Amino acid sequence: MAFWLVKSEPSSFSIEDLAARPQQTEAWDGVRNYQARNYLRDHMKKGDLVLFYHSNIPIPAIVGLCMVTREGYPDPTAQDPSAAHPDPRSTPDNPIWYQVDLKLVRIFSRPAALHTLKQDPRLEGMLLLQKGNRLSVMPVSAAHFQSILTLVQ
DNA sequence: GCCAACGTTGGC
DNA sequence: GCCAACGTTGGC
Repeated sequence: MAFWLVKSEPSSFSIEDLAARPQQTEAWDGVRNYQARNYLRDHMKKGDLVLFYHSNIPIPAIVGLCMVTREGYPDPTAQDPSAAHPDPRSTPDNPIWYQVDLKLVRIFSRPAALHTLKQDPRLEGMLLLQKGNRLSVMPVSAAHFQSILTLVQ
């Protein structure tokens, strides 16, 4: 099993929004970065655990946990002109962008704030903490994942 | 709102 | 293939 982290701006989609979805499940669409796409398409497997991160707010934080319930499949919003990030190059025969389905596992009662993560020596080298990292989907090592779990409970 | 960091685009 | 210009991300 592998571990991941996804970022979302709560103003567009928060973990509370995920909790309110049918089956508490959401298609993780709209990703338009090739490296993140490759993770979604090729590497995220059913049952993998995914940390949910709120970005672009006063206290950015890891706020919950979800699980991959469907592996990579073409992102239909790429072909939707009214969607946030349409890409006319992507076609049903030759899709460029992919999504997975994420199901909520739980919302952390004690979220792990970014400034807390930065102070934890166990999390040294974590991708999320690297300067200038803008990936919205990224792998998390098992050790880092376990350390983060100790912070949120 | 600012701005550093980064990815993408497109002229050459 | 280089690289300047541009748009976006996201912490602060």
